[in-house]
Amino acid sequence: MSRKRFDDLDCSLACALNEVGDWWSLLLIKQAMLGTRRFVDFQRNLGIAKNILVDRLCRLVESGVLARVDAGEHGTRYEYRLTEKGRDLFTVVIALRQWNLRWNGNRDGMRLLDKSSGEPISEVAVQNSEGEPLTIKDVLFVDENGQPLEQAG
Amino acid sequence: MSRKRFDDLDCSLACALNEVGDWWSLLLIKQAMLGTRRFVDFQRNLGIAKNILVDRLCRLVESGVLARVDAGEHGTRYEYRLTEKGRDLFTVVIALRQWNLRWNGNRDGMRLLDKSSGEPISEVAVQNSEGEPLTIKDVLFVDENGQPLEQAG
DNA sequence: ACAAAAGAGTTGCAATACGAAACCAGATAT
DNA sequence: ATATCTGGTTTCGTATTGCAACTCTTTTGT
Repeated sequence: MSRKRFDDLDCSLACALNEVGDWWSLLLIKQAMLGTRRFVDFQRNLGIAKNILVDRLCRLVESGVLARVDAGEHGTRYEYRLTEKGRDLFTVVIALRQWNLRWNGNRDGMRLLDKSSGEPISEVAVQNSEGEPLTIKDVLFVDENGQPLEQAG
Repeated sequence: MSRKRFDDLDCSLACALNEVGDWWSLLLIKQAMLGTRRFVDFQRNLGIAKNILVDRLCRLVESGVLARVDAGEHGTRYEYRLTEKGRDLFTVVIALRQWNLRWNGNRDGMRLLDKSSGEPISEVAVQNSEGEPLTIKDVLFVDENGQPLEQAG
């Protein structure tokens, strides 16, 4: 039976996962962020099967994360480029990456630097309006009326 | 053939996705962050099939994101609680959620407030050491020797 | 005390998704 | 003209998913 979809779950996280929550999508996006644009290069860099790659690229184009642009004059070369929506996943990709670095150590040797200062970027964190980091214990989940969310279970 | 695993990909993102990159894991974690602890409650709140739920909970316990603790004195009731590692996924969950809010609008009416000030939390972002937000264009990817990463394609 | 329900899983089955490799058509290179 | 590259599509066998039914132990209701 088909994978369960989350559109109807009325949950922002679920909707996000519907668009980029499968095994390959975020890797494709990260690869695109590193500069990969061509079908064959995605394939070579990630070792993904072609049929799956076609499917994922189409999905991501449909949801507006990637744009398929004609590259080359004869209509058989294309580039898949990140849109603004796709580039905006930067935070998510980096947050996941940093989480893995913290808990599982560094697998790739890659580091990220602030281009203008040359210094490492800082750790992504949830912050209050003053820029102080917040853990889950510091936040309150409320509904649209400002009522604290009581957990059904 | 089995789903392709990313352990060998030498990529932190890939490793992270190996642990929490499937359709259900992050939803389970978010639900746990909202306070759900019991098997039946995960099932009811998410509508996940029991066999899949068993599988996912086991995986997450194995990778140290959840801990299975005996609740009830007779050894047949359990609670699945976030570990420190699991709680540390807060940033990732919120980043994904905010991304979806920005691009697809608000589906649930939920809002997050700083418990101590009552104000909304700010948007998660990649920042430099001064706390200024960085987009992907502001950062440089370098290898362990500090050499800029040239993209193979 | 006894029956009924809940909690935490298992098991079996059908539908689907995935991965590998073969195949294909238009453009390019030799 | 022949071979190769690109961006796919097709086929086929395996893996994963979802659903429903079933278990076994503990709790709850009367």
